[in-house]
Amino acid sequence: MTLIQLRYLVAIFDAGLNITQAAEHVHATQPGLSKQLKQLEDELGFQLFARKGKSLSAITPAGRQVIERARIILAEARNIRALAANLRGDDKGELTIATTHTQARFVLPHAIVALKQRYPEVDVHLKPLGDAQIMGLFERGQADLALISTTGAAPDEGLSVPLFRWRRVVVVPNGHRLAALQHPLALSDLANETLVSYESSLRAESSLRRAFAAAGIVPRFSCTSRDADLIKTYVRAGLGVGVFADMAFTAEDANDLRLIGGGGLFPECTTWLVLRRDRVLRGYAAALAELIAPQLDQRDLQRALVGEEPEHWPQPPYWSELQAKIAVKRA
Amino acid sequence: MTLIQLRYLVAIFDAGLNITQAAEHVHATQPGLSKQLKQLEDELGFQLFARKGKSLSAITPAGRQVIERARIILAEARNIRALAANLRGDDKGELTIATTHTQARFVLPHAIVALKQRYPEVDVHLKPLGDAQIMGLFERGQADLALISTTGAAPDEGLSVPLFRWRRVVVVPNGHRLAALQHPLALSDLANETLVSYESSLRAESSLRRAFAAAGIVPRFSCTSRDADLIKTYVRAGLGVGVFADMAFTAEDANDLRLIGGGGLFPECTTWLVLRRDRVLRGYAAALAELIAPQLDQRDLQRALVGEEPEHWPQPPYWSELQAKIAVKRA
DNA sequence: CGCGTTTACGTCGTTCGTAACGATA
DNA sequence: TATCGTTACGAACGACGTAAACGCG
Repeated sequence: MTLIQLRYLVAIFDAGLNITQAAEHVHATQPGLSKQLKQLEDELGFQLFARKGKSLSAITPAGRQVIERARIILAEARNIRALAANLRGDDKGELTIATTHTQARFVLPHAIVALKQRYPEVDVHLKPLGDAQIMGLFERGQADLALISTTGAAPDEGLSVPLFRWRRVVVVPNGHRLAALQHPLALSDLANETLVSYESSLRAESSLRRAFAAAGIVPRFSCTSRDADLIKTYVRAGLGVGVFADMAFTAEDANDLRLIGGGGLFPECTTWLVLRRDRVLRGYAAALAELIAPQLDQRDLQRALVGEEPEHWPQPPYWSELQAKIAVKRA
Repeated sequence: MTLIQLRYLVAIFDAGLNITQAAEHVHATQPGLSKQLKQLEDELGFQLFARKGKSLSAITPAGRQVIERARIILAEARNIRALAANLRGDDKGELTIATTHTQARFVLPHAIVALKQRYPEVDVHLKPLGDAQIMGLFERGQADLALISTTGAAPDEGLSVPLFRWRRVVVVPNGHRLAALQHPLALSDLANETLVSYESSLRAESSLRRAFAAAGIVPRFSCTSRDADLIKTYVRAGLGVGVFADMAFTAEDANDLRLIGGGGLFPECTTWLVLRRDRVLRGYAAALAELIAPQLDQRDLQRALVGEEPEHWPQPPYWSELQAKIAVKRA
């Protein structure tokens, strides 16, 4: 049994039992994989895959167990290499981030630009997804880190670090009758409006719905999306009152959209950086965290990952405060 | 990086940085290890060990981290091999059991004899230790399974399976004045006696001490030991009243020792089989569990380990019941 | 006949053990 | 001088890629 054999094994499995395709993934030849697989099976003394004629038709139950273990082994081998790369200051690598559209579009850009400036050799892969899918991807180990927002407690998978807090804004097109409201906006003002908001607001447990429910209102959504840009577009098109993250309301939006409230209407949200405890954090990944939320210290992050730190994080600042600081820094 | 390199690395570390000694452990030559270590360091790009002249003087912090990961990798590699050995019905291997003296001396013998009969090629290593050391050894991965007793809940490390329940007995030499007691033994009868019992009874949290404390008695121990045989010896020598596990009171002991009580005086104990969730259980290990406690099913054990089972175990029988069943079976 | 796997074979790199050398206490 | 680690070298092994054969739809 060698690391190479295990690597080939999972490659074959992940390629859907197509050895030729797997060979491309691992930059090797097809007969090479074929032979190594056979050798591994010979050594273990049983079939990892069921054969139908010459081609692989299915994985055996035992094979599945071996692959599970092999994944752990390969992950730890990667960890050792990552450890080494960090130590020798190797600034080359990849960074896969699972997050929501809003974070990817309005929070991450400046941080990633700064990251690429400092680490030109790092390739960043963004995976904008729905909330549930983010953690799914993350748990399957297909992302190095996740950025996710909650109203209350931290996500229960992995190590969660609070980055910043934010609030929802309520937005209408210029000229909308709510734009001329004389008193501060209340939830009751929205009782008869149709709303345009995030897809996640449709879920009964969403904090938005619960806030409305507490006020005795059942909100109507004329249009929902994961994409804050789309939400703004449909607000402009007159489909209703927009409710979305304050990060997504830009200076340009102020030209034709009117921010009519948000402050205390809905519970505040926290955006968390979620890391896998079983994965070594590359230096540039820690740097990204610091670029997003400068109150964090890379070394605290690394220490928390190995469990040396009490893992207690201070209440994070509001996004607007971070935004201001970053603007100052840039000037 | 290869599995061999990682194996050599931890071997060197475990041999106290003595490469020659490590080479013997892994059945290889010293120059071989030396070279592989160098190659690994070259590939990773940093020193795993600090050198003083030519010899290794200390492990670097980075080296320590690598070794941690390497241990995981090697453990999983072993798991894969164990999986394979189980599947192909390979009945050769080792079994290291961390347990108390009482279990090793009075509970395990018949089970291990039966095991060796069924699996002659399995080498059993018993590690009789104190309670705290048992779990220490187990957590360090130096034992395949632990047998440990508690009065209440299961140990919190690993997967615990209740094997049987037992009670303490109170024993005096023939002719002792307590042997002639007219009424059933009460704790108060022991108030002015010196006791001979387990070392663990000295701890303030021990269930024995707490039972005495509840009766307003502070017990005096004239002699303590982990070894029930020693306890009996000193009871015979007249050092005091013996209190120990009923498993340790044999038919032969009844010749010169008098069992004067125990039934309800002290809380009952449960003996647990503790398994590591991250370790594949060899077939013969599961068989041993079944030999000790026939109410268990090997397959339930295996399933519980992979987390498929609700992991709820029935209240185990008393040791005396098991003992009786086994006697019947043997006849 | 295309697709995918296996078998055959030659090359190259690597591991391993033996033996000699070097450093240290 | 004894102990321990490194270097040198030759033999054996193993991995890899190319090319050809085989099975299946």
